[in-house]
Amino acid sequence: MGRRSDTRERTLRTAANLFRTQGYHGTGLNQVLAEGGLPKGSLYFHFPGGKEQLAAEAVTMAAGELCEWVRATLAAAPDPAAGLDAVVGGLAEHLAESDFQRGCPIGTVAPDGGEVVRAACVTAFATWHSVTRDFLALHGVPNADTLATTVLAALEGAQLLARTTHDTAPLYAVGATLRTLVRGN
Amino acid sequence: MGRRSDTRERTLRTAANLFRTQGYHGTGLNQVLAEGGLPKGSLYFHFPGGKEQLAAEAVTMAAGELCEWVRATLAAAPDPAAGLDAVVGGLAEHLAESDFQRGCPIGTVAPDGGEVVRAACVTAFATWHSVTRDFLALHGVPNADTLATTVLAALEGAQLLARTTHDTAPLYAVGATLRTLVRGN
DNA sequence: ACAGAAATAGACCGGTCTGTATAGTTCGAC
DNA sequence: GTCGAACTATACAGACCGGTCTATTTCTGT
Repeated sequence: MGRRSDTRERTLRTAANLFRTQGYHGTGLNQVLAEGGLPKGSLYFHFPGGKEQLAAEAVTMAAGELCEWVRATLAAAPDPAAGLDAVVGGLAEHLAESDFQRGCPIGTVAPDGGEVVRAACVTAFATWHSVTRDFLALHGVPNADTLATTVLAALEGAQLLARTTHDTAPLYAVGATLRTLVRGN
Repeated sequence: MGRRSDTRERTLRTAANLFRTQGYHGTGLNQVLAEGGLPKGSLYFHFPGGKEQLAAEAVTMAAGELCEWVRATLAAAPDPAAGLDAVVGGLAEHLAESDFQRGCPIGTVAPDGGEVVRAACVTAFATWHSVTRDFLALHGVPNADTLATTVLAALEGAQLLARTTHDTAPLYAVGATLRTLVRGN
């Protein structure tokens, strides 16, 4: 019964990497297969739902890892401001390392793609939101829910700005502002 | 010397509308022509740079109108909080009216597209940023530059979230947070 | 060893993509 | 009226798209 190859997972990883840099419509299936040296014949065996299913699963996987990293990063911080700073720093570093190519695995794919992909993105955003909200609430920050939404939006927008301008400054600007917000003044 | 038809402008308008809902790669040239009942023979006459030039000019045009609306909306507000509220409300309304299809004309196209499009988006974001910064500075809000960047990022991200979840709540959450930020506490 | 499921190979389909080439039409200037 | 520029029509190229198909190989359970 067990799987006998890791093709499915490798396909998912390759697809996730391409989707987050080129978006849904900008990434071709042939490119995914070529990039990962993947067998063409087995794409629709592993993903009978086609491109849509592949993208949705790729988003879910990548978003899961992202949320886990955010959770761990926040948990390791002594206070809310430090936590947000660490997240901002990590995102900025990751963006700069890839020469501003690899955007947010959720936000890059969400606007394109059909209903299946959109549903996956909604779930992913919800997870990220609850992670942030719980962290803020744990530290007694008021309006944790609304604030978490703002944090999410600001980070998503900052990544978009940074990627567009090829500059991490927007990320750090947002980080500075969020820090003051969370100090509860 | 003068133009003898309005084809060029109509092409631009149609393209702008489609790009902001479907993104760069999600919109085909044939679709633009069909949607606007535009003459197929003259596309590369008016836009010898092809799709890239068309998208860049469409972004520039749409962003110009957006910035002008933002400037007017902010200028009509008695204080910073009211100004941001009005902008948020307008964006939310517009998004809901189009059934969450029409996103930000800049942010929707920025991630895809080549260098020409990216350059147009950078300029557009810069204009929007300076409009916001000047407004905040005029009202004596401290850290106007950094804050304007955050406002931009938060609005861009909120539009992405709203479009993804089919719900204007993220926009209003961001609005509520920004309002407290700008009260200068 | 053998049966059968899991997985892969790779050709192939119709359609659409951006972009080009060329011929034709419409219009203003003189 | 004529000429040339502005504009449009149409056909087509070459590549690539997502997706389907059948044949074949690879592995597992018995």
